[in-house]
Formats: sequence, C-alpha cells, structure tokens
Amino acid sequence: MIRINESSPIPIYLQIVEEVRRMILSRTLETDDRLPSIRQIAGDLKVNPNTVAKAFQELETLNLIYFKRGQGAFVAPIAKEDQKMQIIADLNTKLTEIVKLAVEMGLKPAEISNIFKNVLETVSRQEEN
Amino acid sequence: MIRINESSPIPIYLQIVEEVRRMILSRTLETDDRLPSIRQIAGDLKVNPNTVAKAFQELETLNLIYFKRGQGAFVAPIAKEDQKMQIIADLNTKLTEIVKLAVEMGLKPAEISNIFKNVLETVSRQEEN
Amino acid sequence: MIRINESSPIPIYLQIVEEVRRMILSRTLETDDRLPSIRQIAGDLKVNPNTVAKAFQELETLNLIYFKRGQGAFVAPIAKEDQKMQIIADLNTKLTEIVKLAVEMGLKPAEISNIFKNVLETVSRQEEN
Amino acid sequence: MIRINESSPIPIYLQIVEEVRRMILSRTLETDDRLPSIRQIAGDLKVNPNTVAKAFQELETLNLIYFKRGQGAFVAPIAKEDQKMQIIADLNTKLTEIVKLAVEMGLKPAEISNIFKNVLETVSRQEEN
DNA sequence: GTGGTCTAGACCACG
DNA sequence: GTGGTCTAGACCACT
Repeated sequence: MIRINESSPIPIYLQIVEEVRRMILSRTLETDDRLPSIRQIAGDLKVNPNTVAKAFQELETLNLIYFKRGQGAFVAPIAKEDQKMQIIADLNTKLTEIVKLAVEMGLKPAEISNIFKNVLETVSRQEEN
Repeated sequence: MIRINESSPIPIYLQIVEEVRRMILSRTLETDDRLPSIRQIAGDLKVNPNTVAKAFQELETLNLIYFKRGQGAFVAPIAKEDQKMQIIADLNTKLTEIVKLAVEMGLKPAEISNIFKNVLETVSRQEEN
Repeated sequence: MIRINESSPIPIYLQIVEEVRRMILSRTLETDDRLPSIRQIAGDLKVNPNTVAKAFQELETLNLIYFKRGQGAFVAPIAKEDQKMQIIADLNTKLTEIVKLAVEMGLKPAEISNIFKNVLETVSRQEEN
Repeated sequence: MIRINESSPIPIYLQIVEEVRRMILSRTLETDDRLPSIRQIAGDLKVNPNTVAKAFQELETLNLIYFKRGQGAFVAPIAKEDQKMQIIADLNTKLTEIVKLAVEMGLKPAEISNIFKNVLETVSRQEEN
C-alpha cells in the first residue's frame, strides 16, 4: 500500500506522511477508516517502528488522522469541498512554481503550453490502462 | 542576485547550486562570465564561505562552471541546443510528476488543463511587469 | 451522568475516577448509594469494561467506594467536615499553583485579582441557569 | 535553568516544553536569544538527547522557537501584546476550570473568593523575598 | 560544534 | 493487541 524510496534524500518518515496524505486526499482511505498499525507498516516497509510513529505524529498535527487509545489511528474527517480545494490549491502552487521557472528560463508561453498538453495526454493515456 | 530560503529543508548549498544553474540556463550568466567570489557571495547571503564553496564544487562536477587558479570561477560553455533541450527535459519531468499526482487525486484532465491555463496566464502577466 | 473526553491525554479510567469523585464530594451521590454496574457504565460510555473496572479499583483504594460481593459498588461514608475540608484543600492547592505561575509570568496581583473576579462572576451566572 | 520532575506522570519532553514556554512568556528568554544546545540540556538534565530534541520540535511547531541550521535553536519573535494576551488567556482558562469545579462541589462564591484572596496574599508575600 | 534521522530495543498505559 | 515514551548509540548534513 505504501511505497517508499530508500535512496531518496527525503526522510523516510516524510515519505510516509506524503503517501498517507495522498491516500486520504484521493479517498483511497475514507474518513474513520482504521490505518494499519505502526508495527504492521514498519514490518512491511522494513523500517523501525519509531520512524513510522514519527510519521503518524506528523499526520496527527496535520489533522489528517486521529488516535483512539489502544485501538490505533483513524482517518480524520474532512469536508469533501475542503478536500477538493486542498488538491486544487496543491496543484496550483506546484504548477505556478514550475511555470515561473520555465518562463525565467526563456521559454515562451506557447512552448510551455505545448509541453503541458503533451504531458497531460501521455499521462491520461497511461492511466486508462 | 542569488536568493535563498533559510528555513527550507533543502540544504543551502543545493539552493545556491539551483540558483546559479537557473542563471546559467536562463543566460543571465553567459559562457565564460566570471562568477562573484565565494567570499563575496557568502557575505551577501550571510552564509558560511564553506557552504558556498561546497555549492561551487557541486557546480564544477556538473560541468556548469570551471575554475582558473587564482582567478575564480567561470561559466562553462554549453551548446545552445543542449541548453534548450535541458530546460525542456526538466520541465517535462516536473510536469509529468505533478500531473500524474493530480490524476491520482481524481482530477479530470479538463480540470487540470483549466488550472494550468489559469496559472500560465497569471504568471505571464506578472512577468510582463 | 459521567462525561469523558476521548481525545484528552488523561487516561479514561482516571477521568472516570475524577467524575465519580466529583459526584461524591458534591453529594450528587450520597453515602451508601449504589453505583451503576461496571457493565452499565461501560455500555453508556462505549468503553471497555476493563477500563471502568480499573477506575473502580482506584476509587476503592482511595476509600471513596466499597464493594459488597455480588451486589456491586457503594459510596463510602465520609464525615461532612472531612468532605468540605478536602474540597477546600483541593481548591487551595490548585489555586496556589496557578497564581504562582501567573506571578512568575509578570502579572501583578491586582491584574490576577481582576481576572479572577471576572471568572467567578461568569461562572456563577452560568450556574444559575 | 530548566527543572524537571522525574517522578511526575507528565512526560519529560512535555515538562521541558512547559519550562521553556514559561521562560519565553516571562521574558527570561528574549526574542532571538539562543537556547542552550540539545546536547547541553540533555547533559544537564541527565536525559537522552532525543528526549530534548522531541521537546524542541514541539516548541518549533508551537512557533515558540526556530532553528538555524548548524547554529542551534532561537527564541521566535512574539508581539508583546500577543504575549500578554496569551498569559491572560491561559490564566483565564485554568481559573475557569477550577472555579467551575468548586461551584459544582457546593462552595459558595464568597467562600471561593476568600480562599482565592488568601492564596494571592500568600503567594505575593513569598515572591517578595 | 549544531540539529536531523534512524535503528534497536525496552518499558508502560490503555483497551 | 494498540500507541507513547525513553535510552543508547550511530551516521549525516550543515556551519
């Protein structure tokens, strides 16, 4: 379920945070679903339970999950609109950053647009399969 | 000239590398231009000279700059086509990653496309000023 | 009757202890009154019976309740003076701790006094309703 | 500088957080002052550096301190009014909770007021010395 | 020198 | 069984 990249410079615990965040925002995990236990995930990923625990604490401060004592971690409720807004805001921020850079590099809007269309088409086709 | 973000998780020396790379690819710095001295940059950024030195070493191994003993660092020559190709390849990689994520989150191609158009327009307008 | 806060860091069994203690000291529960059964409370609070049992054990060692085999738990007798003394001592301890902290933070006695008056008035008015 | 109570049920790292918070709010530590290093504090308190590190991370998420890479932790700036407001809000919350309990226990406002006066006087006199 | 990340492993409280 | 806290100790990046 969760995939991490051992050789990435991004800390493992942050990779886990991102993976879980992705699953929550994409509704792979629904509100009040129980997450796998810390030990379970640690075993699967072959990392130390402390590392997963750190990720879970981070997710709690982000209000993405909540804990029930002795029972485990659960997906926190989010309003559907909030969820979509968050996804869009995310996309907006990331695209802006990249487009800005591209413009600074001297690419013309038309060029950027073409590259984007290409990418969108490629990705869409891949996802169909 | 160079801007860094002290509170970012990205190491300062890598931020410097990226900034210089950006300036070289965008032709703000032309082939064989002399870079400011390590001490100069370190002073400007209020950063330890060691940090700037590390960034310069990194830039040298990337073949983006070269050193002349006793004279400092200079922008390495690149073929114009290589430069443009590199910029486009960069953009492609980054866009693909983001678009993939957006699709996974359940956004439809049309939605993504709209957001992109918006961003491109906004950024273009800002750059005019 | 008993209210608990699931997301508080205070253990649920201690929250139950405090609630029962409060009810006994405030004479909501009188001497020799029978407490609801462990299963009853556990059902009401949607909590594990073990948790309630632990709270009851704690209350027994505090001499606030006693058990009759096969019949359940009952409120232990306390002298009325003891009861009032305990309440006052409790209040004193807690107030001292808070006031000390406030003084350390640089609040002047007059300021603390004003805030206190405010609080007392607000709470009294609320309790009337 | 920092005192902890080993036998308290409150986790050591939270005790450290509270101590530092107290020192910041009471201006014992001023904005941009450097905190002692994690290792330093860990040595003084004879606890594991990880424990202090956890406290520092908590303080960072509370926006009470910030880090400069390789240099240590520093007191974050707070507006003076914010600071006083925070202290007062804190006091208010705690007093309300206690007074509510006292009223529920059957104490009359006049009685509570008397006890409070007593406490305030005692504490003030102690602080003079 | 500084903090950040991670492992291994322990003990505890809670349900 | 669950997560929470803590220790001991390692390695790394940054200044």
